[in-house]
Amino acid sequence: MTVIFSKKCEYGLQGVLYLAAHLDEIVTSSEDISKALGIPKEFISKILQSLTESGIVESKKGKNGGFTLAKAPSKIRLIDVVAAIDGLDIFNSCVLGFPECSPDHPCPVHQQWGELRTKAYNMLTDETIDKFRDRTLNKVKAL
Amino acid sequence: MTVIFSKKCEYGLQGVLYLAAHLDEIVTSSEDISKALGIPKEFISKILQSLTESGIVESKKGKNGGFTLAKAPSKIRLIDVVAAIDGLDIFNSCVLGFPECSPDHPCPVHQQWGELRTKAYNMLTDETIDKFRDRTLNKVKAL
DNA sequence: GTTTAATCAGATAAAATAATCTGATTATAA
DNA sequence: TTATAATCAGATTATTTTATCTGATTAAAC
Repeated sequence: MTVIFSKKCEYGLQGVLYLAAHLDEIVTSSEDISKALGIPKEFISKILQSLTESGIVESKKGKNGGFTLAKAPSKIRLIDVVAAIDGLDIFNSCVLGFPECSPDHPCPVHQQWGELRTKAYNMLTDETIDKFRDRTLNKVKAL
Repeated sequence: MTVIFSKKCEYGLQGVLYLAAHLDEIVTSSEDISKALGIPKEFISKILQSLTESGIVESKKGKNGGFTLAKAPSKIRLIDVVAAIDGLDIFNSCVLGFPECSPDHPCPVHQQWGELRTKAYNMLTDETIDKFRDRTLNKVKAL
């Protein structure tokens, strides 16, 4: 049971945060990430591969290969990862599942949910992931 | 793609809101609900059956049978339906999927998400479904 | 060059969720 | 009492999501 993101997206976010907190290494192998975060190796590898296509992550093949960020962490926001994996539909869909939920045809909780949705969006958009470095390191250490 | 609730839960919420808005009829058949909301008949039927066990909905068998609310709509909150179908895990789980996310071991967005989560919970808890009658009727009319 | 250790790519498997089907039961109404 | 129309219950199917496997490719290190 996930909260709002798919497992893929959760793992993707964790992985990218992990990479951002380990930029001192040239690349990080999927095995290392897998062990540190408790995510199946092939799965996190596959997810990071797809983020490579999105231009968020970069991979280096061959021995001592692995993943790293494709751009400065100050250029990456959590919403970029969400957009690349789950897409942004959840920010345009009705929380009760009604079709065509809009100000013209609002669902019973349209107004209240709209405010929450905006705040959630802002939370994922406001800060870039370089700001999360310390908090990520602390969390990963405790896993 | 759902926002935060499962399809089952979305349909359950829609169904219960629909019943609350049609209390004038003795019972409402799953066929009527299915047509009004565009939900497969057997599926909404099955979901309302499970809500019967939870004590939120009541069913009447046989010809002219159907479903109605098991108690006054002023005694039913949206959160009751969510709790019965999806459970309340999403209000205790880490939005990034980290295990044991807590004030002691917070994930990078623990604080910000915590506030949103509380507001979402309150939104589902504050009002009882009798308050949604007009808004539901308006929405259903437009479907 | 050869070996080794990694990603890559695509197929496959497993699990969870969503949806449908079927037969039994129930209760109304003629 | 019989026909009808509905729910009920459980099995089955379909779809989506999550996870794993396998073989090919790549590049470093010896």
